[in-house]
Amino acid sequence: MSSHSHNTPCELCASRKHSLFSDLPEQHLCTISDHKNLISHRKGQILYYEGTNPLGIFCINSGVVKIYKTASNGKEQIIHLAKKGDFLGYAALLGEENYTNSAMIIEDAKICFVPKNAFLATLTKNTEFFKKVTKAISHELGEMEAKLTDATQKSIRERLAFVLLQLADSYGIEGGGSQKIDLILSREEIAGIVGTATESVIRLLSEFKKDKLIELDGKKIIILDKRGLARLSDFYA
Amino acid sequence: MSSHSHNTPCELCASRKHSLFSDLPEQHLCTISDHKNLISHRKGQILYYEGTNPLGIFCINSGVVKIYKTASNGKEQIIHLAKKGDFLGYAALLGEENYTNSAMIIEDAKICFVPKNAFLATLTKNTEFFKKVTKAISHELGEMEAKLTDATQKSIRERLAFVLLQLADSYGIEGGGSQKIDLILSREEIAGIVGTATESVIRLLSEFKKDKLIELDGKKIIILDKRGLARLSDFYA
DNA sequence: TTCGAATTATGATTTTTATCATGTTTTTCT
DNA sequence: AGAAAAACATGATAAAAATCATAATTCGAA
Repeated sequence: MSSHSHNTPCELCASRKHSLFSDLPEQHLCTISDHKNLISHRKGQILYYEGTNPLGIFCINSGVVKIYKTASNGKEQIIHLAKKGDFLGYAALLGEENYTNSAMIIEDAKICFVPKNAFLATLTKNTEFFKKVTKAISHELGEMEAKLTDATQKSIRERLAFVLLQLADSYGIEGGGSQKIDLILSREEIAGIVGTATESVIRLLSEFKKDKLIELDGKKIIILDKRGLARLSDFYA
Repeated sequence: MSSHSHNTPCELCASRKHSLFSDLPEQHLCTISDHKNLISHRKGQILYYEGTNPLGIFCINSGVVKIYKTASNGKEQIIHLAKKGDFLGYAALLGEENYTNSAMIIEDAKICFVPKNAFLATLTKNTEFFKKVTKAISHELGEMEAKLTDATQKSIRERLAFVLLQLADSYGIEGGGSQKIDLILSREEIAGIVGTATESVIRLLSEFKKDKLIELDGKKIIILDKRGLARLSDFYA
C-alpha cells in the first residue's frame, strides 16, 4: 500500500527549492534528512485525522492533499489544497494541540514525514528558519480572514468564480489562449472548497459553461474567460 | 484626544499577568518597557487600518477593540474582539506584510504600543517567548478554520446563538443565575461578528427573547438559558 | 432640553440557496 | 464485459436570508 524510503536526501530534493526548507543551511538540512521518511500515498488515503496528536510534519514531494474540517452536519469544508513543496501539520505542532483538521490525498503523492523532535530541534537552533515558518503561519492567518469574509459576504456564484480562478493559478496548464485546471476534483469537493451544496456547484458550472466562461474536458475544467470570471467573482472590478 | 505616558513599567502592569508577556524574564521585559508607549483611546478611534504598514504591536491594558475586515460590499466582518491582555498586530509583523485587517476601539481603552524593533529583538533573544507567540498564532489559525466551517455550514440562527455564548464567556458578569454580557455592541456589530444582515440579528434576538433564551437590559444582553442556546447553536448536542 | 440623526424594530417581498426527487452518465469492481 | 455504485445533471419545491419600506425609539450634540 505505501512504500518507504529513508534514503532520498533532502539536499537533492527538487520540491525543496520552493519550500520552507529552501535556504536551510546544509548542516540543519542533514538533521532533517537523516530522520525523515518518504512514503508513497494513493488517492483517498488519510494522512491524519482532526483531533489526533501530531507526531511530526509532512512535506509534500509530489501529489495533492486536501486539508478539511468535517462540520457537525457531516459536510466537509476544505480549508485548502496542498501541493509539491507545501508543509503540513506544523501549526498543530507549534500550537501544541491536536490537529484542527484532517488531510486526505486527492492525487497520488510522495510525502516525507519529519518527526516532531527533528523539526523542533532545527527550529530552535536556527532562528531564521523559525522566523520563516512563523511568517508562513502568519500569512495563512491573513488568508483565512479573507476566506471568512468572503464566505459571509459573497454569494455562491461569486465564490465559485473566485475558486476557479485560484485553482487555475495553482493547477493551470496553458493551452491555446485558455487554461486547463489540471486536477481532478469531484463536484462535491468543489462544493467543499466553496462552502455550498453539491447541486449548487453543478448548476453554476452549467451556467458558466452556457455563458462560455468555462468548458469541460472530462472531469477537468478549462477556463475560457478569465476576465469574465474575475468580474463575476467580485462586487466591483 | 489621546494621552501619552512612557512611564508605567510592564513589570507592574496588571494585564500582563494573562498575556504573552506573562513569563518573560525581567531583563527582556525591561527592553519592552523602556520602548513602549501607553496611549488612551476613545470609542470609535482607529488603531490601524487594513493595508497599512505595521510599525509595532499593541498590547491592550484595558478596553475592547474590534478587529475587522471590510468586504467589497462595504460591510464589516468582525474577525474577533480583543480585550485586556490581548496582543494585536503581531501576525502582520511576523508575516512581514501590511495589516490584513483594521482595528477600532469599541470600549474606551488604554493600549501600549511596542515598536517593531524592540519586539523583534526580544523575540530573537528569547526563543521561549518566540515559541509562545508562534503558539498563539497557530492557535488562532485553528480557530479561524472553525469559524470558516461554521460560516459555510451553519445557519444564521445557530451562529448567533453560538456568538452569544462566546460573548457571555468573555464578557459575562454573573447575576442571579443569569449572565449579563457586559459589552455594548450595536446590532450592526453583532451582525458583523455573525456574518449576516443587521435586520436578521434584530429579528433573531427578538425571537430569542420571545423564547425566553435572553433578555435585554438596555443595550446589554442577558443570557437566561445557556443550555437552550447551546442546543440551538449546533446540529446535535 | 430639544431637535435631528442614528439605531432598533417589524412587516412585506424578493432573492438566494438548500433540499428533495428522479433520471442519466460515468466509474469501479469483479 | 457487465453489474453495482458513485457521480453528475436537472427540475420542482421549500426554506433561509437579504432587501426594501416604514415606524418607533434612543442617542447625541447644539
